[in-house]
Amino acid sequence: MGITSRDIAREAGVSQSTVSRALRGDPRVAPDTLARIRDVAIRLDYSPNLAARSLITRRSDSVAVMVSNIRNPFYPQLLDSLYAEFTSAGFRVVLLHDRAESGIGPDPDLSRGAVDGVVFVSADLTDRLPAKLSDAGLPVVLLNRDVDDIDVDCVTSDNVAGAAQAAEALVTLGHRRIGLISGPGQSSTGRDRDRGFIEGLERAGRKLDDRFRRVSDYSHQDGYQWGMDLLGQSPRPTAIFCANDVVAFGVLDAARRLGLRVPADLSVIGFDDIAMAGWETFGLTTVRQPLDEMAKSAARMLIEQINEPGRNPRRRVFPADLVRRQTTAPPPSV
Amino acid sequence: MGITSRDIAREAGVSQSTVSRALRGDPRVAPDTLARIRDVAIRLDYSPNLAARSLITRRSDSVAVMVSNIRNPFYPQLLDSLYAEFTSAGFRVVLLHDRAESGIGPDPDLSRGAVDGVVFVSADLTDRLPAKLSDAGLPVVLLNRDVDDIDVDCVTSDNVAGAAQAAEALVTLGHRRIGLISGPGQSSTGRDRDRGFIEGLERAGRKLDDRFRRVSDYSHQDGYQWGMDLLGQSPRPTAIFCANDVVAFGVLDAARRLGLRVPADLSVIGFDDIAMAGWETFGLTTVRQPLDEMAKSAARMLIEQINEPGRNPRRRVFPADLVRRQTTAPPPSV
DNA sequence: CTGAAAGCGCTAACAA
DNA sequence: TTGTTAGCGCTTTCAG
Repeated sequence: MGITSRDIAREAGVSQSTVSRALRGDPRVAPDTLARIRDVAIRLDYSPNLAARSLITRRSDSVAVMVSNIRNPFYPQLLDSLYAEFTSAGFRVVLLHDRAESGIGPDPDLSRGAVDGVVFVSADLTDRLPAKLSDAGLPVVLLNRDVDDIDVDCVTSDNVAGAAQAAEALVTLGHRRIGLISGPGQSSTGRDRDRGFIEGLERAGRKLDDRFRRVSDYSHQDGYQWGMDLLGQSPRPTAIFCANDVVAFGVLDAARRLGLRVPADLSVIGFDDIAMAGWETFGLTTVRQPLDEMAKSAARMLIEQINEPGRNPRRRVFPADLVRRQTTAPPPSV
Repeated sequence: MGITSRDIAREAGVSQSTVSRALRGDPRVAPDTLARIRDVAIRLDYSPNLAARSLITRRSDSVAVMVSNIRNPFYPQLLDSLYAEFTSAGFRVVLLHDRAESGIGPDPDLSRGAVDGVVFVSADLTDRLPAKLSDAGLPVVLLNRDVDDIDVDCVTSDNVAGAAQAAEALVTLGHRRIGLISGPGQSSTGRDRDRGFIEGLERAGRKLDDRFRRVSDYSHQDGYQWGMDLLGQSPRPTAIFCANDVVAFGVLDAARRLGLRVPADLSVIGFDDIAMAGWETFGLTTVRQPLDEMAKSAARMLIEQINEPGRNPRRRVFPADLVRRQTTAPPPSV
């Protein structure tokens, strides 16, 4: 199987190394030699064996993107932007789910030159893998998460400020029984959004009632379940802040299930502003993260690390702002 | 950078090839030799260089999954199932968008041993790439698409029968002004669902009115746009069949925008039954494809092709059945 | 500007 | 059961 550079060399009447040079665009190849080699290469449908190349260059020209659950609509959007950026820089993208991490020892997919770098989009703060890989010299970027105690590149938005805006908006509308469905405690976004929301509430002279507080795993199912739970209480909250949009969709579903009107009976705010949040059916008021920019920024950071090993870790924080749509209103007058 | 099998060999006092054998689980390595080697390997955090291995084995242990637009919620679900199946069989998954195909010549990511096989989940019938790759000896599987004139493995559902069920259901409910928003004409699913729907209508003694017919690219935006268009006519259709769920969501959005109640004023049926279709907010009546099974089947087919080159192409068709939810009802009595 | 030669780290005959 | 040897196909000095 397979045409090699040797075949091209023989056919073009040059040495194998000249073929290699020519096809890599080395400037010191004579124009007509180049032309001849290129012709033969095209005619024989040749392209270089990547394993052989990467064995010698110590580059795989591919990067890994680690997500926790691709079915969660939050990730595909990020993944798409990452993909676009990496592809246009000549990198292949390998998909990784972090369930795989459960094993001991380094992930085989990440070790020994399988990829030139990794973007982590998963959320677990307790996860030591990024630090381990980074220490081992592999370029690593954390996207949408932040970890204080390790020195790697991070791209986030201002989760604390964004969540605080949500709190203020709710208080300003007149809500007093306000619910909170947090993200996982091991995630930096979950933690920061919690803090921001509670601080925002307190700044407005309100305190969060513990009976109105639940913790989700960022899934639609958890949003639905805790939404049903919260809204089944009496008195029930008149507003719920959800640590991400998908959970907010779950709460919206619960409200609909219970026959509550949004926003007349219940206000809901999400976080992220994924594309679906803007769909007419949801019209979700949410805190917008500039996801595409964040992804592009993360990709570029990784590429820079790859091309310039030993850079100092950088941290990039984007603004996060409330966008008002149709799921927020003053509380019912009762 | 990097510990090699040589280092392990020296440390363990054996030859390099014994290390290779031991770590690959070759049975003819003495138990204590094996133990010693394994100890050293773990201590030195060794794992084999994949490029070197694949240079010689002619295997990359990775497969590509080609999708057209990962932001479309249809794909992540399939991708997740494919991923699970491939990963548990020891394959890495490389993500590919078919925008990249635009270039001339074989996709560099697919050529020369970069991957051991490809699953195409994109939909374009006019695309010659699968045939070209397959002819070149690369294992290829088509998922959710079918092409008559090329000989590769296909996994689909019975799109014709499924769409016919949708037509019959609508007619049985009493609808007479029925709209159709098709998928792209170059996609096999678009073509088959069209045919099935029209045949189903005819079998029930109805004919599709061309004024109620639009063609989408399977996106939410097209669904919204054509939904607005169709529903802006007078008289307007009382039911719309959409060639996939995402388009149906767009139509639902359009209906809501126009103040129409679903299903009282308008019935909507989708196709696929992606997870979101079952969310309370949508409650979409749709034709269910067993997506997870289809994906697993496709992955297994590809793996079999990889392990057993030169198999005869197979074609696997799953049933597709209507699932009734909240978006269908008899037409308004006016 | 081009060719010869070395060798990346591994697997896989082939011997012993 | 283990070691020796020969490459896989490429990139990269080093000569010329």
